[in-house]
Amino acid sequence: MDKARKRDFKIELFDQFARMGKALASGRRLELIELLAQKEHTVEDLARLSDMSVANTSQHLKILRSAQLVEVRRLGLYASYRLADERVFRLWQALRELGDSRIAEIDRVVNSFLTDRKSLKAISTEELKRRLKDRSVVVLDVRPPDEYRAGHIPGARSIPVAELKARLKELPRSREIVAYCRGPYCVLADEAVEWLRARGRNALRLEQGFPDWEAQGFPVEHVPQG
Amino acid sequence: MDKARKRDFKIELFDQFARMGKALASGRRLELIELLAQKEHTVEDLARLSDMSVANTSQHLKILRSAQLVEVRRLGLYASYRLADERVFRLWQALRELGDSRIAEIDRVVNSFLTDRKSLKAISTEELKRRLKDRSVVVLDVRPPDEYRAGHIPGARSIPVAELKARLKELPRSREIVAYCRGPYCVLADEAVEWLRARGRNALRLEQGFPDWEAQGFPVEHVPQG
DNA sequence: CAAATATTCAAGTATATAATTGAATACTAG
DNA sequence: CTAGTATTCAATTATATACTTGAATATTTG
Repeated sequence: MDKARKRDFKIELFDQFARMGKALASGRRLELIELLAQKEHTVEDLARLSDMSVANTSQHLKILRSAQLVEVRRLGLYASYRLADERVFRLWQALRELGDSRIAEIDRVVNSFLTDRKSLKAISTEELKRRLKDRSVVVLDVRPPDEYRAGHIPGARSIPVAELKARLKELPRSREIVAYCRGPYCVLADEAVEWLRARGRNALRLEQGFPDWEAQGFPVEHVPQG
Repeated sequence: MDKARKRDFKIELFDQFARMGKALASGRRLELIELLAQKEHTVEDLARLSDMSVANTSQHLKILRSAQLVEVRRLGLYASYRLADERVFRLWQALRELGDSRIAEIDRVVNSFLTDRKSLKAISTEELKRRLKDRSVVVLDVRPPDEYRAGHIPGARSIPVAELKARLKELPRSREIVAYCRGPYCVLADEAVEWLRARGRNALRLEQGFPDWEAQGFPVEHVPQG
């Protein structure tokens, strides 16, 4: 193979991989991946959850689809999107963890918005798995109920933050509460923990989210559809 | 935290991660990452190896640096770039492997340029590691000598493709030859294997490249500088 | 079949990016 | 200090992308 042909090959090949890179090159699309890591969603749902217009959401999904990162299937009137492969979440996880440890700006953004985060204790998925065995903790899933139904940590109770006030009595005073959410930057668990601690409960945060638990191969519980 | 503030947080946060995604959104930059996974290189070297102008190479490196994927240090007259973290290679590896298994276009490009690839036997890094023990194979590193010196599979011999003809006698007729290169799409190993097979040698290709071997935690040998 | 609704497409505007060229900067060696 | 060299910057052009708006398409339900 001559030099010019080698260069053409290289360019065509790396440009193909760059198509996937381009799909990761928008904050809006990364957010969609994070949402789809919880469960499959319709375009409408994704638009609502990501605060984007439906048309814009649809276009981002088209780009993710053309990069083969998500798949679509028709469910009646709706188009339902999901991650094409569990490795797509792992790719996002690798990006997230690299950024988390290396990009100072990320730390700055997190601390400027979640000012009390440093004072909230957090435990890892491994630690939680150990403590599930001796039943010393109550696990609290604060995501929307549909995401809980699609998969959650075994034994976790589903109480979205908005309902926490009304359903506080469901949580035993005697046990420590571990709240979790979509991922390490999901605000919902922070809010729940702060609120519970303000009421004298012993609450802490799971460092990562449900998809990280699942990707680690830890057991997952589902609510049968109905 | 009110809704508008939550949205601002989300947008700022995901946009930060997208900066890394943007760094992966160019075939030229992915190629630079692949080259830097072999060893650190100067801007000049990278420009030559990637067939780009020095100015253009420098600009791509600037983007990679601002995404914290590479680091630069001054070595006398030269600026020497290297991957900022071993996880950067793992990120590229995750992208590469996902694309390899999911994007049909990649298969098409590889097959249209490397028409005989399918007929060339290839073995995995694990398989090679096993076979190194019983000394049944000769390992051939066909990358440029500086990349070999910076790190190679233990016991491998360094013979760049261009020198293969002159140095054929260095390779024992009695043993199987496994040639490797920068990565699964590096053409050099294919060329060496084809050339050797045409001369009756029992040669095959290592499926992945040296950085994959290294990332797997397998032993690596270095040539002391001098 | 028609109305209703979810989704996608197409056009337009503003912004961002890639690569080229030539000038400016930073460092070394004499 | 000066000449020489590697690298980076700045300005430019061509191309690509994000988001909005309004129209078009596809599917279900009555």
